[in-house]
Amino acid sequence: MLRPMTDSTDTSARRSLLAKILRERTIERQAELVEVLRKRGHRATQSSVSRDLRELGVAKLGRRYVLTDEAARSIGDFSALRPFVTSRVTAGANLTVLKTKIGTAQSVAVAIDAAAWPEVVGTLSGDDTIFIATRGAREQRCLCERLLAIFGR
Amino acid sequence: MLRPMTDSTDTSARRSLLAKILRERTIERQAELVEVLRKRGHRATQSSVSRDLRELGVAKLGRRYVLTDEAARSIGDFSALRPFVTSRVTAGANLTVLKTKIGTAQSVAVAIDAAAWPEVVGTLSGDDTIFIATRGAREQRCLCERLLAIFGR
DNA sequence: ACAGCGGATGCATTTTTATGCAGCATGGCT
DNA sequence: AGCCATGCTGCATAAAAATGCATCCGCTGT
Repeated sequence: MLRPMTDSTDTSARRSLLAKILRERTIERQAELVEVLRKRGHRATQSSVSRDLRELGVAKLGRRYVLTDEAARSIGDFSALRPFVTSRVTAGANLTVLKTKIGTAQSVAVAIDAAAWPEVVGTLSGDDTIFIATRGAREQRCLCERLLAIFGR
Repeated sequence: MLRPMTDSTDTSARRSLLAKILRERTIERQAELVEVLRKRGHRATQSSVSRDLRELGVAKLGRRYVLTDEAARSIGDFSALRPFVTSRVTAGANLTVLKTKIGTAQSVAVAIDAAAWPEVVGTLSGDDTIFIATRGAREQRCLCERLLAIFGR
């Protein structure tokens, strides 16, 4: 029980996404988050969001919600995301594709972006797929090593 | 920032006190602050406290209110310098003079410069005197309110 | 001296948040 | 399998925070 195995799949994904949203735009109330989450395929109520924010270490400063250092850190935490990634494939020397469980791609991508690895040029994610661009073979190798170490795939 | 022009004396004092309280103990709701303030001789309602907190840059993290780095800095740093300032006098609408204990003027001036208050055009300090230039009466008033709140003079 | 401004407040209320309370699903144990 | 403990939810509701409005005050400019 090293991990909250229960329904954590959706929970973790939602929280990661929540963090990302907070970095991207100004949010002034939990109801907004519920709305945004819904648009990105997550179903949640204000109740859950309220709990998530506390769990994430998000603070409300003035009118807006802001990520704290702790929260930012949790984004870069791959441990919770590990079970989401189901496979990794390379397509040429510039593209690496990660397959994830439905609806979790965004969350994983967020963490990868946050990590800001030098070999990664950019990422693009859908519902269950993440494209990771690298400059060349050398970089791709570097990336794959990391991914393997982190996700075991 | 703090442009209490009116009876700001009390306002600023209250806000400073508010910050102090937040540094000293854990506060979970505005009603508590109202209570504590009252005990220390300040009369205020939850409405005012709500506004004060926003103004001060205080955030609510989880259940408790916490001072932002900025908030803590703006008030904390001066506390140590407070005993150095012995008096304040204005000379026209553009010049405010602070008298300090011998040899401490520089220190105080540095702090004032660092604060980078918008109403301050510039400062010049000697051994026991600090000249603070302001653009006009309004700015000077703003400045004096700050000084009064911080140094009690 | 008077009219006008802008900041600051309190009050009454509206908005937002936080939570007590089941209800479920999952994992571990006996 | 039968049970219990744990974690996560939504709902309904309590609790807390934000705000519209009317008012006051002190300062400015005429």
